[in-house]
Amino acid sequence: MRTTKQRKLVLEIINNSHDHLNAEDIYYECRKKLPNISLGTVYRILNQLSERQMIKRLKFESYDCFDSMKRQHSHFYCVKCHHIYDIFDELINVDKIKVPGKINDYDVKFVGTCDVCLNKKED
Amino acid sequence: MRTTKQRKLVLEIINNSHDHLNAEDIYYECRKKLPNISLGTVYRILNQLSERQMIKRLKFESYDCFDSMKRQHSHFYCVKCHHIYDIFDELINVDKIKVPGKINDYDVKFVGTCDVCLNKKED
DNA sequence: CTCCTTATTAGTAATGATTACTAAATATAG
DNA sequence: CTATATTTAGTAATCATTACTAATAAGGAG
Repeated sequence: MRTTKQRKLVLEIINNSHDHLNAEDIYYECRKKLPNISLGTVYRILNQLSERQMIKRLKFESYDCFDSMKRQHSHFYCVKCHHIYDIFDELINVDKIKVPGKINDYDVKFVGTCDVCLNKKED
Repeated sequence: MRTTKQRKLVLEIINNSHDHLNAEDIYYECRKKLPNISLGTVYRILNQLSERQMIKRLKFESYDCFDSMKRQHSHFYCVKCHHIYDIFDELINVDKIKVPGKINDYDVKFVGTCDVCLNKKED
């Protein structure tokens, strides 16, 4: 895998973001520094980086989001406001899980209604 | 929500299946009994049922799969053969998890290479 | 440093899963 | 049984993602 300015930029954007960016978000961020980068390039880089486990692909809505690999965490998705909250509690001891194979990665996702939206409803 | 033969059939198919069927799979199953059912109807019913938490929507590949609600379980996805294994160990005590809201549902997904594919590789 | 090979890119077209739309059909409350 | 609102089949449209191609650029060998 060659070091290109496009790939470095995509990785940098993901590693420096605390949000859950999708391909389009990352594309627009990229264009601030590389105005000619193409969306296809962003998609290809995202695929390469997640295959090599340099970033994490998340499936929440109709599109995929991407997270840095910095720290394992879970997610709580609010069905009302569609916000994704990071949950940093250690939930699973992966070494103890018995699966019929070798685990590369795992993902814990909670779905529900966040406190902000619950409070709105009670008005 | 009215009781229609289409909706009853979709729910029945999901509840009686041990696989992880996608919309197209369910559509073809449906057509065995209702040859005129349309794919759009299947999609609409799948959305209604999962919104009402009568079935569970799973996001693994480029398309969504659907599971019955019968028994909470996790999944192990093999990146080589794309098979989805059910994991029935209790991994998480949901009551103890602190999230900023009310949890309706959760999902634990492991990704890696299954034993079958690991053994193939070693030949 | 220069050349050469091969990966990568920008731009665009194509794909595939899902949703939107509409007139006709059907469930169910009264 | 009748009226009304929901649901349906069939089709067109949408949206995220992938495929394709000629041009560009990374980086190893000389």
